[in-house]
Amino acid sequence: MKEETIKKRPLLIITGPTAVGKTSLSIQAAKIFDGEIISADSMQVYRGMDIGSAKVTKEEMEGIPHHLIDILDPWEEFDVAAFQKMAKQVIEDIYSRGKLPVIAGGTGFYIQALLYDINFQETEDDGSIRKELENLEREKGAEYLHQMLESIDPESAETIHANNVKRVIRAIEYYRQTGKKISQHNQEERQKTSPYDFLYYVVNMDREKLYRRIEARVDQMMAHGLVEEVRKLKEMGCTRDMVSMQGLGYKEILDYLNGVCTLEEAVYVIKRDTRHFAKRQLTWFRRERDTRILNMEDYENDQKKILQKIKKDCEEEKQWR
RNA sequence: GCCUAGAUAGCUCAGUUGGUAGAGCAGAGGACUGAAAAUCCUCGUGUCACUGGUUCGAUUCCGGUUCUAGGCA
Repeated sequence: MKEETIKKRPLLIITGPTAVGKTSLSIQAAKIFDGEIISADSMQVYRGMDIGSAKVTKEEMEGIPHHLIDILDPWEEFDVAAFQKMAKQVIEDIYSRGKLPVIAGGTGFYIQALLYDINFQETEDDGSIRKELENLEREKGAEYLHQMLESIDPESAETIHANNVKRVIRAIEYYRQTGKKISQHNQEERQKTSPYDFLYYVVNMDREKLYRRIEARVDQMMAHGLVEEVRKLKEMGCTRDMVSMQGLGYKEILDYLNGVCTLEEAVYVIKRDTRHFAKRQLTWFRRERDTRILNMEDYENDQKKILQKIKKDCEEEKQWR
């Protein structure tokens, strides 16, 4: 019997730390490859959060279809599993149109979930377990929760630091919901190979330069009316505990509007925490398998040269067209 | 010009009853598999302003110099 080698389907990924210039690059790439963009961004999914999330504008899109942007209201919850589900549907649509899906965005976890088709089994999650564990933590402390984890899943307890309450809670929650250890689940998922024939690019640039760009961009956001944007969201009932309001630029301005700090302090914190965020993104992408790092300096800081490189890789290694 | 208080890590400061020093922030590295723009972990040698003196030994005490801030003229 002949082995039908399942032809994996093409996928182009363009990512990198915040403010490197992913947006524009991905649009140009989509034009070259006749693609459509799927945003892998945990904040741009929210309507009304435009300035602070540096959302692409209609003009910037240059006619390239963008997906998973402006699909939720800020009070709605969103997470990796939801992203993955939606993104998979969109990908199917794009293939059916004979086009190339281009994943663009800085949420590494989302990209990973999609790329390796990580299994998030459906659970009817009413959040009650989480709430219960959160209360328990408040009453008895992080160490207590960690002990609980130790007793059901020692491997996880070993890897997850007791102070990382969110992770500890998720590990316990997972065990309660599925009866399986999350450490084992992770182990299994890590073995997976991607169902896609992909090219995974991470754009990077000199750290100092990146930081300066971040700072300049925050100043620009302020000039473009970030405070007004957040004020509107606040009037609509958005509060700090919402997932959307944990976005950079939102929580800080909300603090300012609530009199917790001065505007100057808020701006300082946004810049600082955005730098920290960019650093964390880089750590993530460095660790990911099969990535191709593109340093802007190696391409004379020229977007066109980067595009040529991507095109060349594609022609030499892939038969996508 | 005089008086007072300072001068210690990139920044803000603590400290050493005289045995060459430590926090926060910044910065760097790492983790991450249903909150991920979230959450968490690790990493601190610097002529203790300069210069004399006392002392076995001074960043620490005393004198002088320079600079900074405040006050008085």
